[in-house]
Amino acid sequence: MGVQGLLPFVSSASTEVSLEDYRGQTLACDASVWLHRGAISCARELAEGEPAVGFLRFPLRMIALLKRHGVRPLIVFDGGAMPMKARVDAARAADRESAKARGEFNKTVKITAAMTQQLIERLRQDGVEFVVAPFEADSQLAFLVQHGHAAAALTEDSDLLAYRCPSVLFKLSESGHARRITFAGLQHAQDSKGQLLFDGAWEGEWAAWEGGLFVAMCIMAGCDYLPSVPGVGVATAHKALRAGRTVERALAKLHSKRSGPPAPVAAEAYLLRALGL
DNA sequence: CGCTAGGGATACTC
DNA sequence: ACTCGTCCCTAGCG
Repeated sequence: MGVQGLLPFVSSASTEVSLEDYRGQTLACDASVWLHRGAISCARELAEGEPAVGFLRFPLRMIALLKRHGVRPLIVFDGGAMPMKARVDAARAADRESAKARGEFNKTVKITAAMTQQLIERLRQDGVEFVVAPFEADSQLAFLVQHGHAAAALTEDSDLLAYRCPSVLFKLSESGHARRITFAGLQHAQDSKGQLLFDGAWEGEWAAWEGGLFVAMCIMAGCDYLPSVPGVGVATAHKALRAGRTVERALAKLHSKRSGPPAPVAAEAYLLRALGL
């Protein structure tokens, strides 16, 4: 899920925070992760089509955790499926089928609209606010924070950074602590040698990353919408973009060093289009 | 030596 | 008929 390896790559820009820091404020919460983890507790029942409500326990406990710290939860649900992700969705469905055949029910877990409806009913009863995103929750979460409807997004999905969400909370623990990464804070992210990743190599470098290079790095490293370039991860994409300073030159650099199967040129066309270039 | 990608173990109850 | 896993470790690549 998300961009593989992105969070470790920028982990130096993360800080430990407590839910207490958000007392009296709103957090936009990604419901899908909570539902997925909750569904593990009744994976077999769900796989066999038996009635089950155990999957509600985990998300409700997380909401209670937020309330205990005086935080106002705004739960965000996924909406419609993205046509561009049809290929990935089909592959995941096939994986679930084979897992079911092997009896590995934990890997067959899929959150259905009916399950989402059950949680929504509980939220209505409990007076917990929620919204259903038009498509994926990711971009809706980023929107809510960007427009001041929430102080931060609470999720496990690194895509929130690709969507330039101003403030994201990852890895919330039962103790109420989490790792926070702000988009502006990425300016100070550094590698293992203490060198800045997105600033200082040339005049106005951070503005370039902020303006589009960071999103390009995420896409080049592999996303759910496009076939990825084999052998290119976050680090390689970062190096190419920093050396080339533009998406076009970075892609050219990757080409010159590549060997093996031909590069998916269609992916590059989509990339440039997605970036408005 | 850094990096990518894949395999294995693992998730959930309060 | 219905919606996304992730961490750790390492082989094997450049």
